[in-house]
Amino acid sequence: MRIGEVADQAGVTVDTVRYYERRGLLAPAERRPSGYRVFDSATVERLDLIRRLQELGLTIEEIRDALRAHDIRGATCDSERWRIEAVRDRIDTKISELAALRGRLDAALTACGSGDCAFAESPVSRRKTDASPC
Amino acid sequence: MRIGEVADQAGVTVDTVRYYERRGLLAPAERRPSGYRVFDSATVERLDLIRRLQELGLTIEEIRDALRAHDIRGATCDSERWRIEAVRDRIDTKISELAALRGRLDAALTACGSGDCAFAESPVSRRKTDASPC
DNA sequence: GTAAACCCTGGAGTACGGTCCAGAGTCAAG
DNA sequence: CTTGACTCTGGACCGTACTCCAGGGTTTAC
Repeated sequence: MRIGEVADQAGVTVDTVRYYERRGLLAPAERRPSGYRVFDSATVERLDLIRRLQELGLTIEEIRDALRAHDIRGATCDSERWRIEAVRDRIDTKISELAALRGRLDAALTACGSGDCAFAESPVSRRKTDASPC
Repeated sequence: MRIGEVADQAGVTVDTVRYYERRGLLAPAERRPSGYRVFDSATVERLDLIRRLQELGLTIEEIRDALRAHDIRGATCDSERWRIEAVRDRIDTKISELAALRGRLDAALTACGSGDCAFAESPVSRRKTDASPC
């Protein structure tokens, strides 16, 4: 298979396949004498696996590390579980941050209703500057 | 005031002040004959306002637009409320996405416990390829 | 044999909000 | 008058995951 076919079957672009190779997610492909890369169907499955790990929120680098562990076969479910847990913790942190931001936005909207607009100058100076649109 | 002082008082770097000027959050500063920018204390307040709008999750571009509305004085609390609501909707969308991702991660961890590891090849091929670490 | 479709490389560009740099000029204190 | 701290500009750089490009060479079908 050439790069276009493997990309089509995996539902990615040829640029993405080359990018993954550069980033170490795919081993350097074999080449024809012309320089064309040659792939087999295992690469399609590997691209599928990459996609699934991406959908779990792993970064390219994390996927690369996970795939390396996968390739060298020391990996078991227990030994790799922490990778998923690390992503989960990161997501939890991000959700907490966004929830806090969400709370601030609600507070701002409430304040807006009571004339204490977010677009006003700072509370202390507002009285004297009179620069607020509210 | 020169740029260093205004930056210090607002708690940002001089680079940031120049960046905001370039992006249109601050009007082009007046200059001394030497080319040095000259600011007054209103700029410190404006930088404070920018910081508060950033803490509400507005992008630089949104802040620029909000400040323009603020500057030309057509702006009222009611007329600007939608800007905050737009940010809130964006945050809500992002939270939903992350919550869905969180669900997938939990499912992956559960599956991991029952031998259906995320690092396995695709379900269909897993049986024959035997490439899973699990 | 020729045209279309494919592939190669290296490098630049995208969005975001700055940060950092070189090389030059300016200002204030002693 | 010198020294050190400050400022100016234009442009490169950070991380992320690609995407796109020019300017070549290759393969395949007809």
